[in-house]
Amino acid sequence: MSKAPKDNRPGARLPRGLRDYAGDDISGQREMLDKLRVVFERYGYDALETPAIEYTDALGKFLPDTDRPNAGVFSFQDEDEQWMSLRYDMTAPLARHVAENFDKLPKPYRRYAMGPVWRNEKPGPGRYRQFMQCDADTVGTDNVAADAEACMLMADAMEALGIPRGSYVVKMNNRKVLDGVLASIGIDPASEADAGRRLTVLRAVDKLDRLGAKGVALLLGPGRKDESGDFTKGAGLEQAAIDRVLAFVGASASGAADVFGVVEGILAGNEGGLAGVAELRAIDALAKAAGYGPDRVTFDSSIVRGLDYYTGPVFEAELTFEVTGDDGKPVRFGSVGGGGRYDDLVARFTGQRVPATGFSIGVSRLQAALAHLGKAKSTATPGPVVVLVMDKAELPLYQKMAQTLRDAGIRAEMYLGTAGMKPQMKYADKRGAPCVVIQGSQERDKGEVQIKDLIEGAKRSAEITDSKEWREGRPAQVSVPEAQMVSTVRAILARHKG
RNA sequence: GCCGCUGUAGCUCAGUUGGUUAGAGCACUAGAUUGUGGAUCUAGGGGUCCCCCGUUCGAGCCGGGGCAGCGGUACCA
Repeated sequence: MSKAPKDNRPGARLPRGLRDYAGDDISGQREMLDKLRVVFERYGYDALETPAIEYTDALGKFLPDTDRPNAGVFSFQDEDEQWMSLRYDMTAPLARHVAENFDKLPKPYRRYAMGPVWRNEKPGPGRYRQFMQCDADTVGTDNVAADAEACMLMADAMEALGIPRGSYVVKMNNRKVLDGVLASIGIDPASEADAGRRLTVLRAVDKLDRLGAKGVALLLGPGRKDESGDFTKGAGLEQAAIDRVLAFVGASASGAADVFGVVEGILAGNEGGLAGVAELRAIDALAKAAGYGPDRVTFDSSIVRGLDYYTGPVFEAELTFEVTGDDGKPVRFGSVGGGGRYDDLVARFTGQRVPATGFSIGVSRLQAALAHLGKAKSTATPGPVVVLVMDKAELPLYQKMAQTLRDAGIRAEMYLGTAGMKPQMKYADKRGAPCVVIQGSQERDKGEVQIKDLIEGAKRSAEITDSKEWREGRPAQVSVPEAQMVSTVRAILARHKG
């Protein structure tokens, strides 16, 4: 909807891909973050907050061979012409923080971070240009126990959010294994010349869940045409090479008893690849020893992750349940978090190799999934008790009533507008007020207040069709002495709780 | 970025082969009801028919070009 602003007034519109948060969105997210925080801290991770803005070169996001920042990040120039960018993830700022404070930090250094990140990409359904991310990383060790712990922590995080065991699974793989497979079909992972093809193959494999084996085979070979008629160029592999890649990718789904053994067979003696399998075996053993069976943490040879910088184990948390969407079609939420080992990020700053591993949870996506699971119980803050202003000359009295309720720990406010009684009732209704306090001169003379239960009243309204009866019958309304205002309101609140 | 679809009231949408003053439902405001949120009835406000150019006596409708939105795809740190 592009409305040209009248005259020269600015259009009151949100930039595309961004959104305002209110009510349920906020309370739901706050609750999720609180639960995640508890799990992270229980594992021993320390909180770290870094600014939203970093120097673009610290994020490592300059376009190759130019002095312009990469597309995909929101960037601007400072007065001194230095490029700055909004962070697009939590990992790059972590690498900067570690490099900058290397001597002070305990090694291994373990921290979690939560906050918004920004990506300058085309927004889609459920995809925004600002979203909440939640990361936990361990920096300064190449011990696979850190990778195992990341997987276990992800599983615990899912359960802490109320996702039952069996409705999610953490899948792991290893870049070293993938590279071993690539080497066996003539793509050298270390070679500059093969880098493009390597990425194309990895990205093709990453799409297995969406496109299926046939689609991936096309992408590995000549290329693929999508529904809209758009053509995607393939990796141009030969049939034998495609079969080999697919054999590996399908290994864990084949149901073989010893999947690791099958993969070792495919790797045909490739040393790096076999080392990768050994790491996966170790992670598997650690997870099992801690009680995390394959229903929670499992090897999946089709997991790739689109990222270039991963150097070892990679993992992905997936929701396995299906839900019926508004349009009646089944909706799969799929990946809600992922991560892996990245051993070269800090070296960009210090030259010193600092191994690290960690993962990231997409909070917004999980929140949508939880809503469908019915777990996002509507915990929106209930509306305030509204004290109606019946007599403008008596504002101090009404203000005092609101304050009395507040002192009793009840969310309350005096109506601050200037309209009459009917609009005040409408206002209270719109605010979701559980009840209103009414005191006109008649009640005041008797030292009483009227308290109207709006929730109960709404129920009664279904049975009342006569307007006069509705207005004059004063349903769900009681008159009590002023001294009983607090206890009466409390009783109404208690009645509607839960 | 590429491909496709769609742009009419705040929202969802009608709108005849091109023909007076562009409609409906919902929402909003007011009244019926001087101190009672709902329901009902009545009335009312609200439009650059996305923009520009063209064809025509005449364009919401036809043609061209833009822009925006949606969907797919690519990218996704």
